Amino acid sequence: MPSDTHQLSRRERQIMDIIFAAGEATAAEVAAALPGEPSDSTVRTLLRIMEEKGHLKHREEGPRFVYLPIRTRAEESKSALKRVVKTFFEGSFVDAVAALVDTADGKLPPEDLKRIEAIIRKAKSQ
Amino acid sequence: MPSDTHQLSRRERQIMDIIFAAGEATAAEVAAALPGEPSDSTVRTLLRIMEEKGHLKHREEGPRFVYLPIRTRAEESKSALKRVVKTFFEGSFVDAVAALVDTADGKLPPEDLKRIEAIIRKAKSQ
DNA sequence: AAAGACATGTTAATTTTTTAACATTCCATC
DNA sequence: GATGGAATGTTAAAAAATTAACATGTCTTT
Repeated sequence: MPSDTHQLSRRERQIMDIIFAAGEATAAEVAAALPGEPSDSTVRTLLRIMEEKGHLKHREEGPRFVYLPIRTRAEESKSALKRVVKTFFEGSFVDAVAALVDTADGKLPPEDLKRIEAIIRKAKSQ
Repeated sequence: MPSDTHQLSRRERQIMDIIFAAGEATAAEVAAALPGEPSDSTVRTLLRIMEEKGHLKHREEGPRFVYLPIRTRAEESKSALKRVVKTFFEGSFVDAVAALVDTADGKLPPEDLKRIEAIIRKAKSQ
């Protein structure tokens, strides 16, 4: 558990979520997405601190910074899923999948269900 | 998004995770599970505050308090999964399931795979 | 019923997080 | 190249989270 999201402060977590969901984001975009309407200045300070801490990096795009996560979305999603499985499903992947399907609430297109079946078949053959 | 886990402070989140994973827990158990070895006193203070805030409740078991979540595991797991799907998979349940299977890393027993197939079949028939 | 072990309740200090004012720098355009 | 707009950097105050000492209460056992 190297750099678990659970070490982050509340704001930091919110910001990481926004940036992961968007892929990358400017300070203004992050500020717009955060609850409580913090000022731009506030958000930029947070972003700079988070960069220092090694959670984010940025590239310059014209006059502004575009922030992106250090860890990849794939890595992060994996550890997020692991946490959910461990915390809420007693480590049972199956139960987690069932809940996931249930969450979709009958709104999973047949196409998607087929894809899941294919994924399972592939897993079986290993 | 009524009472999302992302409103919690870091310690509060860690504590909620511990209690959800265990179902319920005493102050001593929570203290033992928390990183950084906080004192019992510290943990009990946090638990009391979290109860005031409406995250936890407790029952008395002989001489000690046993804390449990206000929201059910089912509710909480659902919203946790939703967050993961939204944040890391652009809302795609299928991709999340695929990642989940992938996370298990070939260690899903055939039995489990069958159960997942059954879940999918059931979803299809709706 | 006294003593010890083990809880909880109260309170306050410390640390961290969160906030934003203010200064500065960088572009684009006139 | 001067001006205005929009970005970043610096700094410090305010709020919140975190910590734990100390006091108090309650069983259990002698």
